[in-house]
Amino acid sequence: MARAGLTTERVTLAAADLADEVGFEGVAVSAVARIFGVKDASLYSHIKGVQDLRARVAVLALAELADQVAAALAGRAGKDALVAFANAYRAYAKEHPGRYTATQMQLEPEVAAASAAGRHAAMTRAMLRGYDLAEPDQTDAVRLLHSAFHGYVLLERTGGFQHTPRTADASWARTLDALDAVLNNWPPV
Amino acid sequence: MARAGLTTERVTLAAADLADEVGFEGVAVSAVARIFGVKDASLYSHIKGVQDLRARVAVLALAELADQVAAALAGRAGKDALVAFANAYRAYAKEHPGRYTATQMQLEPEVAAASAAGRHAAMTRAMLRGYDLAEPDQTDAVRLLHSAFHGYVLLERTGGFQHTPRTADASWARTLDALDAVLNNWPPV
DNA sequence: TCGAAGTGCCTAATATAATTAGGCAAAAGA
DNA sequence: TCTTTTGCCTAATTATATTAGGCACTTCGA
Repeated sequence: MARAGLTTERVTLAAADLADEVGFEGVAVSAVARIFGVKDASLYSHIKGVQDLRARVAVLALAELADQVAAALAGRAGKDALVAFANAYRAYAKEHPGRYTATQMQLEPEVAAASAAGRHAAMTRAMLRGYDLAEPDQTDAVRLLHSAFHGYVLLERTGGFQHTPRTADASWARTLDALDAVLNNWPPV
Repeated sequence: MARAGLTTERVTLAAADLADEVGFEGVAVSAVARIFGVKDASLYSHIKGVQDLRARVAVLALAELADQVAAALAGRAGKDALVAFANAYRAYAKEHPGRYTATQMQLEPEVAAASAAGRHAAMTRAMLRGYDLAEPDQTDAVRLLHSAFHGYVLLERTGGFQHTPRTADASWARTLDALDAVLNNWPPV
């Protein structure tokens, strides 16, 4: 029999693609094994189990997302950077729904620390350099931005914005205007 | 044999409590059956299946959340109302992690329409009356607020805020200050 | 080039979960 | 009391996760 050529990376990648196709809940050991034309048990030499497989997809997605955002951010500053960051973030979530869902996983502390999660915060801070914010306001602003982006993307997906004629794109643009405005005019304590 | 006295409501409530205890993924027909000391198959007279059970938990949670927020909002206006709304929202998410997760479910259109999801938007609009926003800015503001609250609560839960000494509570308070500021100073087109 | 070691995928077995079909007994109504 | 309905059960099927142990292919040293 020809070997399937399984690797932890290849398995993870297949799982990530599967997640984007059928949703993150659909990421099962058996489903991935089916893709490779291999028995379920064969995957256990490469991954510890479903939880491990899913966590790997999460780590992959976090890294990809950080890459996309970093690329979009290159050479921009101020509102330009804010918009680029936000659009790259939202675009990734739309193109890779399953992967994006994976990023919501509760990762083990060590795994999370080793992941690209830290890069997000660093990039957001870099982006904020165009605004005049000292600590701890900067940290608070990072959290507000991240929350707004994350929340928007999720609500848009679950259809929370469908009961009004206003398009999600239009509100998104204005939301970025609003966030830019607060960053330029951060309330004093 | 004494009957367990199963009811769709009782089953849903048990599932909701279970969700808060072990997480929404842990809501299984078998687990709920175990709670009632009943066979799995017995639950199928009351619910259509796991998906149906989970959707019911989602609808319950949406209603409870709307109630909590409505109560907190009563008699308040302006920033006072904003803070009350936000705190009630976040408190519910913290006290009922499983139920809150359930609210993220993709509900069938008809179910979603019949649920309390609409009440949220209505309440948010009511809260915004203290600010001077015309359409479509009002809709955009509702979306920003909802996104920020939802995103904040989720990121806080997955531990996204743990890499900095700044507490989640402190940033939350400042985030509300910032949101109040934008609402008072919504950027012109 | 041959043989030892390691690796890759398989078979087999077990446990948990979801779901359907059909049955018996308890509760409710005439 | 008799009948109907309803509630929970048994039994069977299917899918998934996971572990243990085996055989064959690959690779690498001698």
